[in-house]
Amino acid sequence: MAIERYNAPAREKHWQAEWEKGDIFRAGDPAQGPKCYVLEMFPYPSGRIHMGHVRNYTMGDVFARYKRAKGFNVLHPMGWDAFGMPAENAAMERKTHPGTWTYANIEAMKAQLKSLGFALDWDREIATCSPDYYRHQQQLFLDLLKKGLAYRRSAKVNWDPVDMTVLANEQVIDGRGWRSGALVEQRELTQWFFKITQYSQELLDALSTLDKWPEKVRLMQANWIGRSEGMLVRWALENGTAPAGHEVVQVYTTRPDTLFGASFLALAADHPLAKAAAENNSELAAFCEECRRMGTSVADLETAEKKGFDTGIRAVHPLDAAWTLPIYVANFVLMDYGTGAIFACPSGDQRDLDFARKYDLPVVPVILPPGADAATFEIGTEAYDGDGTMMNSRFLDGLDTKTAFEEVAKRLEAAKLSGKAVGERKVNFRLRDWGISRQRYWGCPIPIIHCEFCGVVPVPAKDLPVRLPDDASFDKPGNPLERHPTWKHVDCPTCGKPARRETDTMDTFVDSSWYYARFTNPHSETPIDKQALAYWLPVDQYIGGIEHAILHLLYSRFFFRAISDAGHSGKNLREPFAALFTQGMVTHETYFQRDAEGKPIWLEPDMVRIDGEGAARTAHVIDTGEPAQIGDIIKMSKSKKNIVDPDQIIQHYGADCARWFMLSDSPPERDVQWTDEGIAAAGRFLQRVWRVVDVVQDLTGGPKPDRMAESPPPEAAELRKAAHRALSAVGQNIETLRFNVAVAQLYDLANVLGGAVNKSSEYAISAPLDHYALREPLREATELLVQMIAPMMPHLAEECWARLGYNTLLANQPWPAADPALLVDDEVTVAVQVNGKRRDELKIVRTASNADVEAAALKLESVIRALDGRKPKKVIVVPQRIVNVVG
RNA sequence: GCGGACGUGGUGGAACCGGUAGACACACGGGACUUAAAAUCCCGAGGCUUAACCGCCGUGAGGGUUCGAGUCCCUCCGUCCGCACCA
Repeated sequence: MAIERYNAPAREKHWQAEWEKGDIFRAGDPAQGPKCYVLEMFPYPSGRIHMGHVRNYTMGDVFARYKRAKGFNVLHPMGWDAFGMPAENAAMERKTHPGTWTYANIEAMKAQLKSLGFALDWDREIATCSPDYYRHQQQLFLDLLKKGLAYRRSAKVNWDPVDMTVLANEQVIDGRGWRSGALVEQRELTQWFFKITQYSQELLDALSTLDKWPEKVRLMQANWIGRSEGMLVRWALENGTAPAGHEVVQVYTTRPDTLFGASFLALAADHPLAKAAAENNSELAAFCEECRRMGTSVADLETAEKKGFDTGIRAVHPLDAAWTLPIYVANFVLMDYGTGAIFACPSGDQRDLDFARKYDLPVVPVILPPGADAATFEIGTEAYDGDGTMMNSRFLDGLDTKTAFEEVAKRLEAAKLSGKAVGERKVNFRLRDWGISRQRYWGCPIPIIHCEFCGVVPVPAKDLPVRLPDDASFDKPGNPLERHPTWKHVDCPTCGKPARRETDTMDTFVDSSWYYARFTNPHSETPIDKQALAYWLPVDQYIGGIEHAILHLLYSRFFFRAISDAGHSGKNLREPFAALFTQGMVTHETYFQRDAEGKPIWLEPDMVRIDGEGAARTAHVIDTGEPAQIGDIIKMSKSKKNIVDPDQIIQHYGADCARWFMLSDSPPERDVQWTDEGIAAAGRFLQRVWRVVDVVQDLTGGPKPDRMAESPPPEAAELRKAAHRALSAVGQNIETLRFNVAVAQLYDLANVLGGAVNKSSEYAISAPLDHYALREPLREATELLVQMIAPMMPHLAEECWARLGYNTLLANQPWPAADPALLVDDEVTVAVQVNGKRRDELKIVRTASNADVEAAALKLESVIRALDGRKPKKVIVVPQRIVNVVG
């Protein structure tokens, strides 16, 4: 009988409609048993999904479908990270409203996601740009404000004078705005901040509890938080050298043990003492100005030469009143870290050393590295910042670094300078408060009113949400909210006098810092439904890209704590994501030609024909026949044109095929390379499963035979074992997100099954009784295979399930249980080594004693030959694994 | 510069806790079916040597621990990623 090819695109629509009809992916009520919250990082609605989305959401979907089959009440929601710059850019370019553009994109992408057959609870869909969402965010902001976790202060920002907007650091390229190309300025603006630093220690400490997070992410966060233990040291300024009113300068140091190696102090250009000194010194003022301008370009910073300017002020050494040191303003000292002032020990710090050499300042070695000779040790061009033995340090000489630290700390804590201790121990963090103000339209309005008389007034809860005006104009750069004719004018809620609205909107990372909590009940009238949250949180498996390792994930960890402390959680829970998985990217080979100037012109994969293999591969442009170059295999990106459109793949091969390929071959945390061969192989497998199911149905669907074989053929037992082993292994591998291994095991089972099907067809003619004896195992293995592929290729699995005669949805079937009796063999194969080298293998009953195994091994001809007449000295037997004869 | 990860056939990768390296897939070669092709099915395959068996070599390089190392330790090389004047 001729079998029709499985028509994936047509049947997939059918099954999607069936699932929808049954509403089967709606998350159950909290009463319904053990829960499992599966979440993938929600997408920005750019307009079309890309292969990265397909991979990310397929992984989550497999996990969610599997957990559902295992009996969990699964929450698997989807939403849209819908605020942000691209919508405003689109508005500028296409003269559409950001909202119109965004919602059209959402509709298009939603249709794409549906065409992939994801088991999502669409009833919980969230778009962060919807007033239904952002009004709650405004409420949360006000609650944080009340708690003192949100505040306003003046801060330096990257300002693009052409676009008239603040730029994030990553939007400043070589000191210029990424869009306008204008030289970016540092501007002092009053900005809103969240007090993430209040949680520095907790965020750091709690990392150790996140044992289901990748070590890499935890390490990156720990480095980002950047805890250091040191001292604040107060230095007296020498009389007559300092500007009036300045008597002390405070520095932060992690190495008070090196105080006797100090040769100068250095201030940031923005340090108050530097500013004061610059008032009467125009050269110094000019130098400070130069330092300020430098701040923006990352590339400049890397290569910038260490520069300084002597203020003429001198500081008194805290351990020797007779010793004074010069104070410089230096371009490498940051106002944002520590106190904006340092003492420099050139022998122990490379920057200080470079600086000292340039300005001819003393370099005194104070730490002798282990093994070095004190008589000859000197500092050349490299500072020594390791531990060792103190030298040239008076009362510290001979102590080790740590003891010296303690000794100095003790003395400085006891010493007094104008009534206060000279030194105090201080833990410092690199993490800074989170600036959330953005001078943009398409974001969540900050619900604040500025009143000339009452100051900063929160918008009363009853007036929320503060809605974005629909009639803003996007024809000019700058903040549309700021120049809107009426929106910002509002009466003060306290005194009723004319006042103005805050025109800044929130950073979009605020939106994504709590969406996972909102998903637990997105229809709640309060920002968070405490009961729903208590049941569903934490997220049991969170999946997303490594690029969010710090920002999004750290902000979320902070924000969840902050809103919990503001009374929104009601559950003793600090971490929102119990398990995190970071998936790799989808890559593709690139192709290009060079233009007259040698710049690459990228070519779409479809435009190129590849011939040959290995190093001899060549590429040609199909239309013109011109030769082209084969470039690197890199992340799919529009600019390199190495993209493959999921829609086209779905139309051609079907969603299941795309899903299967995205799970195959590469470990999920690593990059996967898209190849035409790979997707074709997935397509072949899909058809093969369909054919096998079809044949098995024909072979086994008929009436029961009246006679069976007395002893079934060997294929029967082998097939049963293979099926149950796969069942056990595939379940575990899905559980641990090792999808590529699960896929390989399913291929394996399909191979065994295919062999058995062929045998059965043969027996049907030559040995009918054997044919009948294979019927039950064939059917069992086939059904198990179909059930196991269901999380990965859910449409095909439904189709097969129906073909096998069932009229129920496979998506509603429980995950089958493996028969433990079939997971162990009666007979095992044991490798036989002689002197650690494999020489043979031995089939023996599983329960054989070590002595039996040893005896059997020593009888093997291969062993006797390898021993070459020597007597075995020792025999090591690892039961059921290996026997090693040492001789 | 600092921190981290990784290095296995022609390719992607597998190998539980130190116990048969190369599962599975791609690419390749051979065969069956076909007038032919596609599709499908079967078979082969790490390298060297061999007619074949045998044998030798083999997880980036070198050394070590062990009866036994892809796996553990040390040194080096290479690739990738993160952070980067953090005092």
